[in-house]
Order: sequence, then C-alpha cells, then structure tokens
Amino acid sequence: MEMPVKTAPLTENQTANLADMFRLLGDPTRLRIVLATLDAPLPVGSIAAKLGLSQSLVSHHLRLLRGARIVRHERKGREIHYQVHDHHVACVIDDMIAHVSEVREAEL
Amino acid sequence: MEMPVKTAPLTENQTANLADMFRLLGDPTRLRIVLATLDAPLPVGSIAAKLGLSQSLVSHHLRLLRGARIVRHERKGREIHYQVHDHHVACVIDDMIAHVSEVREAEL
DNA sequence: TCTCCATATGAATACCTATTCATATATAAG
DNA sequence: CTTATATATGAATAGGTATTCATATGGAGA
Repeated sequence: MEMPVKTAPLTENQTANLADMFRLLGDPTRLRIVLATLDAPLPVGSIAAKLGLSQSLVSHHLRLLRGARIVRHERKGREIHYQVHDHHVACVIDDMIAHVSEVREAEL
Repeated sequence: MEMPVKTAPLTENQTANLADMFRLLGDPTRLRIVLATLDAPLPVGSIAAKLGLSQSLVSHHLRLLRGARIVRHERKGREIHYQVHDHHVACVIDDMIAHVSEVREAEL
C-alpha cells in the first residue's frame, strides 16, 4: 500500500492544468474514447464504430484529448491511429478504477 | 517504472461512475477545495477563508464531493471538519500531478 | 490532374452546472 | 427559550460545452 506523497502547494496555473486534465476525463463519451485507446492504437473510424459514435464527435473529442496530451496520434497510410499518450494516463485511470471499486465494496 | 495494468472492459455504469469522479475533480474551485483538505481536516469556514471563496459555494461543492466519497466529514463541536476520504483519492491526484509535470518537461 | 476515402473543422444549439443571494437548519452558550 | 455561530439548502442565472450537421482538408491511387 503506497503512501500519499506530501504535496507541495501548487501554483494557480498548475492547479488549472490539473483540473483541465480531470475535466477532460470527466466526460463519459470522452472517457470511453480514452479507454478504447488503452489497449492498442486505433484509427478514428474504428473508435467511432466500436463505440457507436459519429465520426465527427470522436474527432472533436480526440482533438481536445490530443491538446492535453492524453492521447497521441500516428499516421498509417490514410488512417490516423490514436492511443493513450503514456503510462501516467493509464495509471491515473487504474487508480481511479481502484478507488471506485473500493467505494463500491464499502457500500455493501 | 510501474506497468499499466491490463484493464478489463468496464460496464456502462462503471464507466459513468469513473467519469463522475473525474468530472468532480475537473472543476478548478472544487479541486482547490480537495487539495486544501489533503493535509489536515479543515472546517468549512476555514476552507472558504483560505481559498477566498464564499461559505455557500464551498458548502455546495463539499456536498458533491461528499456524495462521491471524495471527502468525508466529522463534527467537532460547532464546526464540521472535512478531509480527503482516503489515500486512493490522494494517489489519483499525485499521479495526475506527475503526469502534468512530465508533460511540462517534455515541452521544454 | 481528378476522385475517393479518412479525418478535421465551423457554426448552431440544447443542455448542464458553477456561482450568487437569500434563507433554513442545527448546535452551543447564556 | 433566546441568541449567536457554523453549515446547509433552494432558486435563479449566466457561462460553458457536448453534440449534430454541413463542409473542408488532405493524403492515396488511377
């Protein structure tokens, strides 16, 4: 069981950036898109098809996720493949899943 | 360097709960409130004063945070002290801070 | 070049929510 | 019981944003 690190006080900008990250993961549709890119790089169209979303909507969300470096993209011929940017993002999501699970257990 | 865990597919409800958690931390004001309760339990008034927010606003946000078990409260005489609910929440925040820092470094 | 395909983008809108203001509740003290 | 203090709550509103629709961009192939 890891210990929470004593956090140094954050600047206003750092706090805003932090909130932005959480906010971007806080939309159900956007979160589903991120989760879909956890396992393997996927082209936009496949993400849309897999999740039952319009191509336009997925593209809009991917733009925001790209801007925050939550996902990154790579061209493969005509397609553009997206995947989670790095392991930090995956870790944050895993931790939150663990937290939600724990809360659920505590409710029983 | 820890490895991202292979995530089992989440149900619709689990995804929604996950998104809710992130969404709640995604508001700058609410995040500041959570950060303020990381170190020690604080009464509502002190949080408001420390952050320069109205008592009403802080109370509204604390209600949402309480409902999601992101914070918990304890009565101390007239005051009600709030603190981060558990170490999972602290860990999620720490990870996200690490991610943001890393992205920042990569931009230099 | 022209066409096809995958993705991106702009504008419009409908919904959501953060904030404020006023007021209610609850607890401690006298 | 009355007053004072700390917190909670309800209603109203202004600002933000997720989604859709239509269209643009840009690379690949003939």
